[in-house]
Amino acid sequence: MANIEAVAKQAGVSVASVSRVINGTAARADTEARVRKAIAELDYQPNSAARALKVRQSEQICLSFDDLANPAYIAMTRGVGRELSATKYRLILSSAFSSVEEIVKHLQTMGRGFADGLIISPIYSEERITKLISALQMPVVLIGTQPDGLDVDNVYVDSSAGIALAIEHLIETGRTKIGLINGPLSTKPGMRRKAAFEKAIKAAGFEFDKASVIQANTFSPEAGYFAFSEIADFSKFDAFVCANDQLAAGAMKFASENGISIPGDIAIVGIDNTDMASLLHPTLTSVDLKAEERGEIAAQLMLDRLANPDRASKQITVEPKLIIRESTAKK
Amino acid sequence: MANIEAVAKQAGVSVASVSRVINGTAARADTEARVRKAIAELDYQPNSAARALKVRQSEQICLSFDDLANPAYIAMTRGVGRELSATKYRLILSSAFSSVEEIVKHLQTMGRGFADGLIISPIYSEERITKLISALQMPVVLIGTQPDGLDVDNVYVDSSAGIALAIEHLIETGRTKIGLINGPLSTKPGMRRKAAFEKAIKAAGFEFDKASVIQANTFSPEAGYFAFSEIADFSKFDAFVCANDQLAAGAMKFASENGISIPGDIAIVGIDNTDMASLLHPTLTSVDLKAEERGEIAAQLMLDRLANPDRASKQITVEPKLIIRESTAKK
DNA sequence: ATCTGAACTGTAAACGATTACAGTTCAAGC
DNA sequence: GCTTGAACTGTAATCGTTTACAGTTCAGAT
Repeated sequence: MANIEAVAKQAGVSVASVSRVINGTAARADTEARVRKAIAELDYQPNSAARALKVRQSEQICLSFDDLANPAYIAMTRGVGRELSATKYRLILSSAFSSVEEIVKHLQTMGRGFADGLIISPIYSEERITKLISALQMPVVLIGTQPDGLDVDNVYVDSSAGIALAIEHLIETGRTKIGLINGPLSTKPGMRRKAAFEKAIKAAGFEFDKASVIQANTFSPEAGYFAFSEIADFSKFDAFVCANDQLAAGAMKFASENGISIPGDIAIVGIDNTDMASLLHPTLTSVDLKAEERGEIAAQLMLDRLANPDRASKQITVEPKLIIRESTAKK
Repeated sequence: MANIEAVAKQAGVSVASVSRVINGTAARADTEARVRKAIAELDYQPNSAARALKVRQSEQICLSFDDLANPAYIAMTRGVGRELSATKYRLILSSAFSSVEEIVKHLQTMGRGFADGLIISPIYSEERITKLISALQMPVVLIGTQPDGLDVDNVYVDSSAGIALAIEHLIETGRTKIGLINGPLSTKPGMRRKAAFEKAIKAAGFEFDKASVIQANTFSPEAGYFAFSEIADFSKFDAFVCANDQLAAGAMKFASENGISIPGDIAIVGIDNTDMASLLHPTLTSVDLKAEERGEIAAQLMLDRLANPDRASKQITVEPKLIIRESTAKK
């Protein structure tokens, strides 16, 4: 496979000239023509490893999250990918398939300089990960809450405010016995959603009952289905907030199979406003946490940081929005 | 940032010894200990660009497909990612956001040696892409049909057979007026599905009517919804095969909004058997084209090829499977 | 103590680009 | 035709590894 020297020889110029033509630096018209001709003749492609070594840039940005099965992260990936596709940067995906060990491993390899930056959206709040991030010798953009002691660019959505929106809406539409189908407490979103739920319930002047929180052990539809199937007495509830749309979809499936009417008996609110929300029957009211937009913003922050390494870190907040659909219609 | 020379100095050995310790080649116990200590003290991480340059391997595999919004490709990505996560290879995602130009651009950059292999699942059958693939100076695994004149590893699913399964099932359950909601004819899946549909209809002894094929202009739920909304007279049909689950979901949404009973009036079969199939109401009968499995196999083929560059190319075929659910229950 | 071959180690040459610096060319103005 | 400065070009050093090759160490056999 041809290298820059072969091209230089073929064109009768120096390697420096070839490099300059490739990189668009000044070159006389006939020099450029000869180089281009030689490149075409030899089917030359610059070696990116050599370039990366010399210029100390890989032109790769790594996106890391935990769950490739969760549509919210897919939307996020879409946002990042779209933003990056117009640039010279390539997107590396590092999805960790849910084990903290793997995440840590990925973060460690990260130090090896194969990426110019890391966009990370961790769901586990392990201290180890935080430490690794701060030890990372490259720009990091965090999608999620900034942990104590870390000062990096981040894009944040106040999911607590989103849950408050959901609960206010449920109360406005006449619901009084509201439950939460929560995701695993071992995850950050799981912990925050529970706390937010309790707070919002109290803020609305209701009494908070521990029994109203039902823990699912994953964020999947199956877990939502199972959670609903474990409810002994549905008369204790007239509405549920679900920690994401997938849990909501599973719960709705159980309801439809068991003659529980939605929204007649129970109103349901999902979180994430994923594509499926408008396809379910009834269509699902959901809190849009703007995953795709957060991905876009994260990519922009990263590009900006890369162009301007010394600027102060930025925190950008995205507002959640409640999208009202059929699943919360008045009884 | 520390390099191998700094480590060598700190440990009082040569750079060769450091390299050997890192790469697990023979080293005396005390040499190894000193090197490991120095690495820890200096927080040294080998530079992957330099390594890639020297060993002519990037340890990256690129996955390229057209549509990051299509759950089938996400499933495929999951398959590839899972298979790769246990190896030294990283996954680069090159989703082209639907323009042929971008795909070509991506394929061209591909030549630059930043990836050791390319797994590609193109939906456009442009000759240009075929040419580029064959010009590519790296292993390629194709997920899809092998075009004429190309001889690469590929994993193939006979979607025509899948459509035949769907139509046989519909006929068995008493449907006689079957239509197709097809995806864009500019795509390979769109073309093949139309042809397969016609063939299967004729094979079943029915007459093929051009008007029974309704073209959607994307593979999205919106397009499925729109396609159904354009049907003037639903009495001409008692079943539809949809070119993917998303189109089916959109069609079902229209049906539910307009008092068309599924499966009472119309039976629906989707394709891809994505996660949503069992969450829709009614649950959606769908032809499983095993996207995740194809992704896994593609990754295995790639790893195998990388380990064994000179072996003959392999074609692996995956069998489609019809998953029967409520949307095709007998009237 | 010496020999021998195995096991280890160090030196230095790559890999393929970029770029500082010095040298060359060239057009314009006299 | 000469001068001058701008515009271009070439030489060679450099990025951080790996690895062939030659040299050294070492344990065991004599």
